[in-house]
Amino acid sequence: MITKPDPADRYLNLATKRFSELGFHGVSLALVAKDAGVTKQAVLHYFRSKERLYGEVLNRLAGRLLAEIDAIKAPTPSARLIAYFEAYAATAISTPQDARLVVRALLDSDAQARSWPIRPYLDRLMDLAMQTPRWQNASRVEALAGLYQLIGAIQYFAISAPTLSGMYGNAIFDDLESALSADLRQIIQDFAQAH
Amino acid sequence: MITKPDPADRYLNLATKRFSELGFHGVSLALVAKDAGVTKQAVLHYFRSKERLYGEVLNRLAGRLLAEIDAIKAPTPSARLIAYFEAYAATAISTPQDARLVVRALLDSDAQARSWPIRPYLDRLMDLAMQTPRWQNASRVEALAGLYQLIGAIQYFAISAPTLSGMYGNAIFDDLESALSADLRQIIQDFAQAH
DNA sequence: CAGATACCTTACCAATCGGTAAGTAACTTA
DNA sequence: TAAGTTACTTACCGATTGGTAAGGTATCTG
Repeated sequence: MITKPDPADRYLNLATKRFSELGFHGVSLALVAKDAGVTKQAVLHYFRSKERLYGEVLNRLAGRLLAEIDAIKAPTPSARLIAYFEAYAATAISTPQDARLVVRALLDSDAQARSWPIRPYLDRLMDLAMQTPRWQNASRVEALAGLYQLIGAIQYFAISAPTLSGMYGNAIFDDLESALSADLRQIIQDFAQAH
Repeated sequence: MITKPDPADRYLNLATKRFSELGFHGVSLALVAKDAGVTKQAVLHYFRSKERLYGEVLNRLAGRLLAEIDAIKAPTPSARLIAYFEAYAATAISTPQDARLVVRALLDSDAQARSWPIRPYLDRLMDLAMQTPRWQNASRVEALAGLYQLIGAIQYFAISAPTLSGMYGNAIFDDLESALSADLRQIIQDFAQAH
């Protein structure tokens, strides 16, 4: 049985794709509506303004980020961190939609005072890190600093992929991607395990 | 003697600030003009379109990035890389305008097919890296992968600063910044020196 | 002093922006 | 079958968008 597709959900997914590509200011309600094959009033019917639509996109993003952590099953916190980050790096690089959305939200954060939905995600990862032998005697701030290097390196490469492949060509880009992926695996190991 | 301030230059600086804050789509010609205390036609007089204005902003950015590398004087390529990246990390975190501009340009790169002006910068850094004992027997792609982790970690933290200080408060943010700066110094050392 | 150049303004334009109001067609439920 | 409810559409709005055209004024140059 095919579950009836919720129109609001469909618009939200299309809006997520567009906001990721073009940013808040680059997307118009008419564009999202055109993607959906409806008028913009159909979209406004569910989300009363563009701001609310974007807010809901970010809320869903926050939910996905948390869910991706919780989906990882591994015996120890270290193993969970390693498994999570390896999965995260792979998906961020191959399908950078969410990574782009996160970075765009970071860039636009001080423009409008939006309630920032990435905090639970960072806090969850910090909790996990604090349970590992490597970090349990360190401060949360030190763990966050370590986390941030890792996330930063992954996200930055993820959002750079189109530029890099355009600049250097697909062949070189593929080599770069595998070289960087190998490096990232090493950094992830270093982060999650005692040294 | 005070050199006569070039109006075009002044508009360009104001536009750079705004594009960094709000992105291409978030900035209107009227806003830049308002910042300068003129009408938008004054701005259009020098840059015939918003696209060209933004293009010139990116060109200047590319020039600054290169100039900052060349401004570093140190006896060896390793020392130059270390000195450059330490200076770069400090300025990117304290005054993230250019970092934000780079990241915004990366995000928007596939939307419009713009000639990408960061390539000379990356190539220059790669040339420098290849002259160090650490990388001289490695491939350029491997060096680029290493570079990209470093740049990514720095830039990502730089653009996150407002969000992080807003989320965790200034006191914790200051601790985070010093912890991360210390980590970055270590990563920079590891990148530029044999291990 | 005549003319050119630099620098900017007013006036205007079609297109698009986010958003309101009102109505319609189809389906669901009492 | 009457009354909602769902999921839209058409019509419209004032404001803003990037951009064109034409002109004005001050300064510099021959």
